[in-house]
This record gives sequence, C-alpha cells and structure tokens, in this order.
Amino acid sequence: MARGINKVILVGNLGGDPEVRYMPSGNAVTNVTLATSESWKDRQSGQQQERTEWHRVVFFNRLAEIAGEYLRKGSKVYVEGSLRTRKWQGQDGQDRYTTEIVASEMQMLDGRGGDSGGYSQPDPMGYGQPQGQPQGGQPRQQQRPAPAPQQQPQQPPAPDMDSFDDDIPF
Amino acid sequence: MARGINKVILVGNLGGDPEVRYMPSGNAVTNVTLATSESWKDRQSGQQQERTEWHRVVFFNRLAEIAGEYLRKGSKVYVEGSLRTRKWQGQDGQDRYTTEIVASEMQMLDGRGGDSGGYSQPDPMGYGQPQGQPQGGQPRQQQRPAPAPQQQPQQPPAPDMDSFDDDIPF
Amino acid sequence: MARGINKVILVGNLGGDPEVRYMPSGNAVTNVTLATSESWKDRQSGQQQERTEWHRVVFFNRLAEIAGEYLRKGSKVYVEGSLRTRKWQGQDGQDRYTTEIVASEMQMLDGRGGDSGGYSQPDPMGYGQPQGQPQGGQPRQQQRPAPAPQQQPQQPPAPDMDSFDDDIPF
Amino acid sequence: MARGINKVILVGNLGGDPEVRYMPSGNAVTNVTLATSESWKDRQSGQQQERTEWHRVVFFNRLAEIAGEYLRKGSKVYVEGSLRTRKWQGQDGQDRYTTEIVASEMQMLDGRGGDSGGYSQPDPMGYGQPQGQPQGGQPRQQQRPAPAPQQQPQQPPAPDMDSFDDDIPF
DNA sequence: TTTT
DNA sequence: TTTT
Repeated sequence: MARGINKVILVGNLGGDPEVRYMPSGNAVTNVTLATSESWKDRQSGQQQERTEWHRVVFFNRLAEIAGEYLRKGSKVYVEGSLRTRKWQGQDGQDRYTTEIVASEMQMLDGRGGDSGGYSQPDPMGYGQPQGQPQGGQPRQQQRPAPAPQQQPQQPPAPDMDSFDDDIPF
Repeated sequence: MARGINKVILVGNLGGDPEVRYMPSGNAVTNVTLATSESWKDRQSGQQQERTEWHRVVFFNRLAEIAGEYLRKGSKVYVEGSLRTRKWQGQDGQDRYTTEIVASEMQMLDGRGGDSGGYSQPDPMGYGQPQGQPQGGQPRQQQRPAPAPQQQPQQPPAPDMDSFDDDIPF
Repeated sequence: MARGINKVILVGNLGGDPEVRYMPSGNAVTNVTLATSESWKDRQSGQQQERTEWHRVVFFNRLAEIAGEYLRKGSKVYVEGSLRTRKWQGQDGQDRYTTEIVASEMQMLDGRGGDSGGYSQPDPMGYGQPQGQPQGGQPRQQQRPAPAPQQQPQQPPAPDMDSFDDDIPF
Repeated sequence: MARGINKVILVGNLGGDPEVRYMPSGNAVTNVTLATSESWKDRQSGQQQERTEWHRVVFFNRLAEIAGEYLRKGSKVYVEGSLRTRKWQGQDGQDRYTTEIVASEMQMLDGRGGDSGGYSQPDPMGYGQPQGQPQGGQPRQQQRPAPAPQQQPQQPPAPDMDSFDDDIPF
C-alpha cells in the first residue's frame, strides 16, 4: 500500500553499458546511467544553451536481466519508476546520499540496442528490431564504440548486495 | 489554474500521416492517430494475445506545425497532453462524443524526423521497421507488420475550425 | 508486454457514487465519473473561464471493490490507468465508441470523501485524515498518523542564490 | 527544446513549512521536503513494513511564492517537475551531490493545509475547500465551489458483463 | 508485490 | 558518459 505517489518517467540515452550484478539470492540488479537534456536560448546572450541531466537507474530481478541483455551504451529507453535515496559511507567515513530511480517498467525505444552481436536466443520481451526506422537501402553496421572508461563523479559504491531485500516493495 | 490533474502520456506509432488544418486565425491544428499495443498470454488458451489501442491526438499552434512537418505514418513519438471529450453531430442528427488527447508536449523518438526533407523513397511497408523483432546478426525479413493503418471506425468530423478558441488553456 | 506507453494520470472529484457490478466470474467492475477542471482568463473578454472535463473511469477486480467501498460522490482521488476505447451499440443500432480510463492504481486524497459527515473537531496533527480509511457516514477515529515530519538527514546547504540563472528553462 | 523526458510526479505531505528565499533578481525560490511512503507485508516475517521516502522539492518564481504562501507543514500536495542533481561543497571541501525535484506544477490537495485552524463549519458541498485558496490561520469563505457533480451527457450503457475477459492485461 |  |  502506498500513501502518496512517487513516480518518475524518463526517456533518455544510456551513458554506458549496463552493469549487472547478482544478489546472493540469485536475483539480478542492473545499474545504468541515463541522460536527458534540455536546450534553450539564453535570454541575455541569445546563445543556445544546453544542460544534460544524468540519472542513476536501477533495475531488479527480471527487469534487471532484460536491461542487462538488451540495453547498451547509447540505447534510447523509456523508464518508469520511483525515487529512492540511498545512504552509503564515503571513504572518509562520512554519510553520503545518492538518489536513484528504481525502475518498475522499461521499454526500449530503438532497435539497435547498441549491441553489434545481436541475439543468439529468442527475444523474451518481444523487443528487438526497431520500429519507425527507414527500411530502404542497406542495413548498416552496428557502430557501438568501444566501452568508454568512465569516472563517475563521486562514485557511490555499488549497493551492498547482502543488504538487499527481495521484498523491496515495487 | 487547474483544479485537478488531467494528464496523458503516450508512446506509440502514427497510424497515418498527420492531417494539418488551419484556423481562420491562421493557427494550425494537426490530427494524428497513435497506436499503442499490449500483448499477453491468455491464461486459458495459452495463446499469445494482442490488443492495439488507437488514440486520437490533436496538436495546436506551434506544436501542430512541428507535428505536421516532422511526423509521418509509422513515426514513433512521445506525446504528453490532456484528455478532452468533444461533442459533435452524427449525420443522423444525434449527438456523438469523441475523446482526444490534446497534446502539450511532443517528442520524436526515431531519428528520421527532425529533417523536413522527409523520405525521398517511399517506405514500402508504409511504416518503417516494426518493433518486437529479434535482432540477430543477419537482417531478416519483416515478420510482424506494425499496427496496420486502418480506417478509424466512426470517423468524427474534423472539429469546426471556427469553434476553436485561441485561448484554449494549454 | 507492451509496445508503447498508454498512461493516464488523473486527480479529480467523483461526480457520483461508484457503481459496482459483478461479472459472472464473481469479479467486480466499478464505474465512476471523475471531474477535472481548468480555469483561465479569456484574452479578449478578460473574463474568467472555466471548463470541466468528465472522465469515465473503470476499476476491475480488487481495485473495483476498494473503489466501491471507499469512494463516494465528491471524493477527491488519484487515478492512474490506461486509455481504452470501447465499442457499443446505440438504440438505433449504430456503433458508438466510448473512451474510458482503465484504472491500475487508485489513491484516495481526502479522508472525508464526499460525505457531508466530515470533521467535527480540529485536526490536532495539522494533517487531516489519513488516506485509505473508510469514509462511511460515521467519521471514525484516526488510526494511522500521516508521515511524521522529521529532520532530514544530511541537509545540504540552500543553493547559492547568486548561482541561479533566471533563464532556467521551465 | 528537450531531448529526452525528465518527469517526476509526486503526491505527498510536507515535512515542514516551506522555506522561501529571494534571489538578487527578486525572484523567489522555495524549498520543501515531501514525504511519500509505502507499506507492504514482508514475505518472511509476515510483518507489516513501512518505508518513507523524503523528496527535496524546489519551486521558482511565481510558483515559489504560491508554495510559500499556501503550503504548510503537513500539507498534502501534488507536484510535477523534473529531476536535477546539484553539486555543492561539504564542509570538508569535498564535492557532494543532491538530487532535487524542480517543480513545474503544484496543486494543493487539501483545503485545510497543514494549518490546524482548518474549518470551523462543516463543508456544505461535501467537498472541502477548493484548491488554490489561501489557507492562513484565518479560514475564509469558500468562493469557488468544487466542480459540481452533474449528469453525464450521453450515458453509454454499462459494459456487457459477459463480454469482459478476466485476462484483461493490467 | 502489497495495500486501501 | 548519452543523444541530436
């Protein structure tokens, strides 16, 4: 039961490949970062401005497996979920807080995925090939660039797997 | 000012090219139909079932022009708006009601758009590639057509342009 | 599985008491009408205008029972669901279509509902009646306090006012 | 223009009175914390569990003034906005990040606000105070009634119960 | 997933 | 770190 509504809807692109981990229970946990951006014309300078917002999204269980399998760096994705602020200890022993979107629904919005390898097994989600892409001409090579090494600014540690409760309410 | 929240969020594909009209004031009004679908396994038969829902979306003013310019049959699009039920007279003189989504925000989710040039070749299927296909290394035949363009049952007349109020609050 | 997103979020007041029916299977189906309204100042006349939109909402199964039990005419409610257009035959034998919101989530937003019973004493917590309580003719004791205000852990400093840009795009 | 969608919808209660500040430009900035909570039954212990999530919400400009004027500790409110993660320096000189919801829309969901003053008379309409009205210590006259319940025009018949499918996918 |  |  919920008292209140805590809902997030994102459409954005993955900043890197998903990171999949497994809990002792065997359940999967997948983390991605998602970029959304806005651009507008600055009133004073008349300059075009842009701001990118980065979101930390976490998937659990079945959704974590699907995300790990189908999403790739650059994938465009719809994510629906809820906000959760999680506490962790910095190396200096101080408390830190990180806000994440705990996904409850995910939908791929492009068919590239970003993975050149393609599927060797059937597509459990029935996802896969893109809708809305021009179909003439030659199918093109998958262009996913090599995984960029990436420093997260202030990387919070991965959540302690043992502290996860399979009964997390979503 | 609003009393209450009336919000719709859709991600779907256009059933046809947008229809753009102009009000006497010169403001544009664009109509599209948008398909969303769900599939699930029937409990009894074990059969895969699918249901496609068709939404009537209307854009006004600047958004109407952008929609008219960039959207095409098959385009995948994010639409945010509000519900409005509109009354009209059937040929038999009887009242009829049609519910539409009045769009307040729109975002194209496939990359063809954005370019006013559009297609230089026709899309043979009328859509672009469907979603829901496996993506193996070998491009394969399109197996499931995207939601078939179809005559909307009971086509309500286009809204009477003169009855539109430029002050509609959105 | 879904191809596309079909989501509606409403906050409004019930136009009448819920109508509960039961399917042959014993499952409940509850219908309500929900009002949302907007008001704005007309540009030309300078008059305050108001438009009320009526939404047909249908609940199934367990949600239908809860809605039938706790909602009343005038109740303020949050509803999340999806659009569904349903075909039916008019008395003249002609097809008609009605668009409804099929609710997937519901939350009561007042503790008094539309029942005139209401509060007879002031609310000592400064909160009002918690959600999810029955709202029959007899007001009853508050049993679950609303979330207690508490100190935020790790209060970040207020943003530096000078760093704000008036052109922030929202 | 946006590339991507960054949308948050919250319904919750204020943890404290709003904090209003003014920018050098004279524009207002108002901060509140908002609680949403979930409760569920733990699978193993069978115990009822509850988790409250606290959200930092910031309002700008006109919305900041309205929030500062009408919201109070305990107020139930609908907030729509977008996520923004803001960087700041801890006392130890280290970077910290705080995620906030930048509100673009706000609606009060109770007529009493958090002010214990509340109503001294019963609500004749069975509705409660309309939104958007001042709610200071002195209750004032209700000026705009909530949307009047009214007969729906063109009532379609109730759905034929036998045609419902228990497997409807939601 | 659970609850009202 | 993404995308156009």
